[in-house]
Amino acid sequence: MEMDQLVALCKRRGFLFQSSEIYGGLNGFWDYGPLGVELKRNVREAWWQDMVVGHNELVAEEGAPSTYEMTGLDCTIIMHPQVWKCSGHFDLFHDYMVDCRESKRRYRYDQVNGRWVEARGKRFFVATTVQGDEAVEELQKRALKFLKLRAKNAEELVWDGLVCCLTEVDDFSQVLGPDAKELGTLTEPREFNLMFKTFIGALGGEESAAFLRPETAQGIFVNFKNVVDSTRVKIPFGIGQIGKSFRNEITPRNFTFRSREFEQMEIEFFCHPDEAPKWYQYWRDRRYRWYLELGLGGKRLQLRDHDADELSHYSTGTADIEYAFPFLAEGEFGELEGIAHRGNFDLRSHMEGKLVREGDELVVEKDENGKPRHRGSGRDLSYFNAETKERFIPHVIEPSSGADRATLAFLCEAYQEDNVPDDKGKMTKRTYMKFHPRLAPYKAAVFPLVRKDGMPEVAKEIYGELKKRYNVFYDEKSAVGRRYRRQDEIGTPFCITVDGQTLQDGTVTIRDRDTLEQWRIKKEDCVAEIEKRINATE
RNA sequence: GCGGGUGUAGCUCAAUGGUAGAGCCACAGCCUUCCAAGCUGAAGACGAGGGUUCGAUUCCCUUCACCCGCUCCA
Repeated sequence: MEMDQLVALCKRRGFLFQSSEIYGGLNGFWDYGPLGVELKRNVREAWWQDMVVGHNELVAEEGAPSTYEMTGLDCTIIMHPQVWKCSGHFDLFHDYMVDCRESKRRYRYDQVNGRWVEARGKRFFVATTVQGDEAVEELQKRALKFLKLRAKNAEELVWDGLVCCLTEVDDFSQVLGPDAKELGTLTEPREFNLMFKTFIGALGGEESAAFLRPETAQGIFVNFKNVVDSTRVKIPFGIGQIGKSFRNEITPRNFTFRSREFEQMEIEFFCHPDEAPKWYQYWRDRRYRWYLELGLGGKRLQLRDHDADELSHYSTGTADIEYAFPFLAEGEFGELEGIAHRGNFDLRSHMEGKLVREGDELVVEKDENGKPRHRGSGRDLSYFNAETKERFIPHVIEPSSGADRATLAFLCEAYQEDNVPDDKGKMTKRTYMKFHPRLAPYKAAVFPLVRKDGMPEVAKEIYGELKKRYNVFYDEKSAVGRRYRRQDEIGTPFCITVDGQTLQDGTVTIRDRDTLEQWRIKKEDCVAEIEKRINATE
């Protein structure tokens, strides 16, 4: 499937529109149309049902180390600015970038390394993006090439100091950029703040600056004590939250995959430090299974453990659930969800202040005066187990999922084409969306075969009964074949048709979207039949 | 942010320095007894702003959006 076919279908049928389209659109923002809003709501509700309210804390789930409790939370998008200072987002999301005027490339200021060198009467800083041991070799190669020297002249190079970061260099006029042939082509570092900034109150001074949350997780951490104190939950337990987050991405791309405003479905799962590895395994497998159960099967879905060098400074284990989106190159996958073992980093950060790694330890980052760079709340966020009399800071497993990415993956996976015969027996192309019935915007459509002989009246009656419980669609316009096709294209799994026989024996036909099979049921059994089919596991 | 490409109706495509034509879809009506049938009718577009010109959808500039590559991706 080509991506633009799906994009066209999404627009044509009302799944997704570009934000502010009549004004030319806005890069990185998307609106869900009448069908899209139902699809995304169903994704969200399936998650909330399966992870939070539907979880039975009295029974140990398959693969789980023990029973556990789940609860929900809905936090604000704007939070105290200190939250983002302690979480690390404030510093981390202040990326400084330098551009090269010659090569037109852009580099992260803190990821360019280099070394001062002197030879043939010139002194300059040769830079590279190559990291680690290979950097020394690369720098020598680049310095020789710049001076038009051969490898055998390497001893002419007089190195001054060790390999260091470009951030240590004040004047760029004698810097040889990583891809440049001349000195001084790099621009001054410029700030790219990935958090959306706003101001609280009518006066817009720097004092009142605040940020739109770049993730929902922090709302859970800062409410950890509130939840423990108000709900009698005992560790192990998880807190789920669904909500919008905002990141000022430099390059939004690929339909809704990288948007600047997006929705997350996150769980922060709190457990005893000794149990954390087992819970990490559990959540990793549990979350992968969730996508499989909703139809993201086969070779396009994968569970991938991060390599050691991919891990964040606070994580001892992270796995991504990834989907082979059609806009990616062959063999590439895009992230749907990350499951991270975060240790006690988050709760400690909000107790003690922003942490940095020092060897194997996480310690409070200090400023030039030896004071904490960003002070924590000072609140005690430890947990006391009354049974074992043990006090500890819980460890956290975080399954963090993108609602829009999941919705997009379900859309991609659902898109199908096949050939079916028309009324004259000629084969014609059919496009249909093979959504799992739980996710389909409409669960069923109800038709009278023709608009006469009392068929519409019976069909409307059935529609009314179904409508009490499900989003269903009524249609009596044009030929029935066309109505079936229209429902196929928006992924309605079942079509119920009232025909001549209905008027005699009270049965209706029910048609399956995927197989085109039809069978008859009693008209009063429609609700039960749809109920059964939605919840059937394939 | 850089380089390249694209922008005409919901979709696919046309024509033109003198203000746009069709097919499909969707809409209304007729007809229709199970997989996009037929007939009739009505509706619908030059991404935005500026310039040149008597006149711009067409030429020029700017801008916005989308696609591809680079860069980035907590």
